Amino acid sequence: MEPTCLDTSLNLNAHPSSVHTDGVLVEELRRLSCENKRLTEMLTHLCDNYMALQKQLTQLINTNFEHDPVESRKRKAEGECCTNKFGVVNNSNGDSSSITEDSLKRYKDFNSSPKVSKVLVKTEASNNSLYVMDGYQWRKYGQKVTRDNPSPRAYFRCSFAPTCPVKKKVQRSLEDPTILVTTYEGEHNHGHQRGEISLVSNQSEGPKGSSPVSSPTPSIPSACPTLMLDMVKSGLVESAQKSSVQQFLVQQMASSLTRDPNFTTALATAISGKILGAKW
DNA sequence: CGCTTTTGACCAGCGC
DNA sequence: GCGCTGGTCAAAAGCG
Repeated sequence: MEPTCLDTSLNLNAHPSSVHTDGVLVEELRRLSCENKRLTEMLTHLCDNYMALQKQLTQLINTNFEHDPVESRKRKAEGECCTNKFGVVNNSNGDSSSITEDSLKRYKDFNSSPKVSKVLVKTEASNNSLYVMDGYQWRKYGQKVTRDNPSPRAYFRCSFAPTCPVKKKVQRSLEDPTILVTTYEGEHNHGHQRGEISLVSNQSEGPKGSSPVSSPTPSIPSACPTLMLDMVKSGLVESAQKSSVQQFLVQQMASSLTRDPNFTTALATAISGKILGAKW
C-alpha cells in the first residue's frame, strides 16, 4: 500500500480574532470532548481487534513455516516494500499472499531483536533537513546515499546518555519527499529530557542545537512498527500524548486511519465542512 | 574549549 | 574471491 499521510493537526491560528464568542467556544470544546471520548472507545475496540489479528497472523506464519520449508533465496532488497519489515504484504511483485522463509526470518528477527520502530514524519516541502525533533538529543555520526533512494540517509546516536544504545536512521521517502522515514533501533536506558511531550518542532532546525524538545522516541509495540506524524503544523498535538497508553492509542489511530482512504476522505470533508460552516 | 556536523575511508555481510 | 551495499569510524572544520 502506498503510504499516505493524514494531517491530524488543526489550524487554530487562522483568524484568531474573528467571531467566536466564549459560548461558542465552550460549546465547541464540549462537542470535541465528546467526540474525543467516542474516538477513544473506538480505538480501544480497534486495538482489541488488532491484537487478535496479530495473534492469528503469528499462528499462520508458524504453521506455514512448518509445512512449507525452503524457497529460493532472493537478495534482501528485492521484492521488498520499503516500509514493510516483514515482506508479507506489498512486495513489488504484487504477490501479497506469499510468506517466504526470508520474510519469516525478518519477522522473527524483528520480534527478537532490540525494539525497532519506524516513524513517518511529514514535513514542509521546503524543509530539506533530515532532523526530526523527538525529545531526545541526537548526534549525527554518518550519512549515506543508499541504492534504492537518491536522498541521503542520516545516522544518529542518542547523545543524551553516553551509554544509551539507541540509534536512528532518517531518510526521505522515495514516494513522497516531504515525508521523513525515521527508523529507531533499541530502547533508551534513560528518561527523555522533558516529562512533557510535544510531537512537533519545525523550528529553525539547524544541525547545532538539535532541539532537545519534543516527544520521546515512540516506544511502538513491535506489532505496529509504523507511525505517521504530521510535523507541519505545530503546538496542537502535544497534549494528546501524556501517557504511554494514550500514545499507543494515537499510534494505533494513525496507523489504522491512514490505511483507510475512506476515513481520510470523510475526515477531510467533515473538517472542510466545519470550516466553511463557521462564521469567519 | 567542548561539542557537533561533515564527509571520505574503512569494514562486514551478502550475492554471484 | 570480487564487487556492491549499508553501516560505522574518525579527522577536520564549524559554532557558541
